[in-house]
Amino acid sequence: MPTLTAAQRREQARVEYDAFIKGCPTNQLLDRLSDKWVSLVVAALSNGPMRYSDLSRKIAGVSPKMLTQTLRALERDGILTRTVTPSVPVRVDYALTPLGSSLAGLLTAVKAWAETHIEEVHEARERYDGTPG
Amino acid sequence: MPTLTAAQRREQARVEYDAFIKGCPTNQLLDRLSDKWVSLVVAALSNGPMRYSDLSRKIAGVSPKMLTQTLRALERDGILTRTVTPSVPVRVDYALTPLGSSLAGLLTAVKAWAETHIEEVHEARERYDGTPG
DNA sequence: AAGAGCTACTATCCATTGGTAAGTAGTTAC
DNA sequence: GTAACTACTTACCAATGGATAGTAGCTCTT
Repeated sequence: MPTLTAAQRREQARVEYDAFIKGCPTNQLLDRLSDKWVSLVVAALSNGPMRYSDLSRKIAGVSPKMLTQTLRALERDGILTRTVTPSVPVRVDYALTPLGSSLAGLLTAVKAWAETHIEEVHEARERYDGTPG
Repeated sequence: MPTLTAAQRREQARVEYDAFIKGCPTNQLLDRLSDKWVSLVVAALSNGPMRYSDLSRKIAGVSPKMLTQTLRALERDGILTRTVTPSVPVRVDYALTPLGSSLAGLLTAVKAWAETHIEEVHEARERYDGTPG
């Protein structure tokens, strides 16, 4: 019988770990999450499960190597599930786990921020590049 | 006299751009934001301005090269400001702009997610690695 | 029945990136 | 005079990431 609820244990974990510290496991996890392909894969799956070929079409520019690598890493981390249907040809579906869904909201927010504020960033770059010195 | 408010223009921008598409400027911006050092620098500055040496102490493990590189890129993108005080020795302060502050909430949320859910990720990894085949 | 095409990858090569470590400049404290 | 503080810059090398090509098993076309 646990003395703490799951929520309490998570809160305690957040206090004990500090992603600012090198070597802290959360530092490595943040590194994993801070990846363009991770953001795009998780954002793509937030609307529902997708097949490998669907993902490679949706995420324009991802190579099969990086897509597989990203999917395997996220599967290992419990963020998504990989389901093989032995039809002909074989069919592989990827879907977010509840853990993955809790992350998806955050990563899609970052993606949406980029899409919303890109013009402001462009203006800032022009100001910066135009400044002599 | 603009026919659209700033908020309307931002919303339109979000619809016109799609970070899933390679070559789209937002795809490159997402790549920039999806960086461990960017997350940590922006999270560190979300509590107020910091000096270069403060940041390098707070963000354990960052090399001067990567810290300067990250700070310069974020300054160019209008996410933070760099203020030199010609004291002796010289003092350089970094602070988030309003644009940077709007991003900070999102990136600190991702950092907090990593700190909160690290144990679940570890358990998932053990399950995955323990599974034969 | 020969060849193209579909699926989901795997493998190889090379340019770019990122990390490590050392160097720089200007001043001050000991 | 030399060690220390500030905020960097530079050089080097290993690792990562991206482009491209190959694989396996089956089906559909001609």
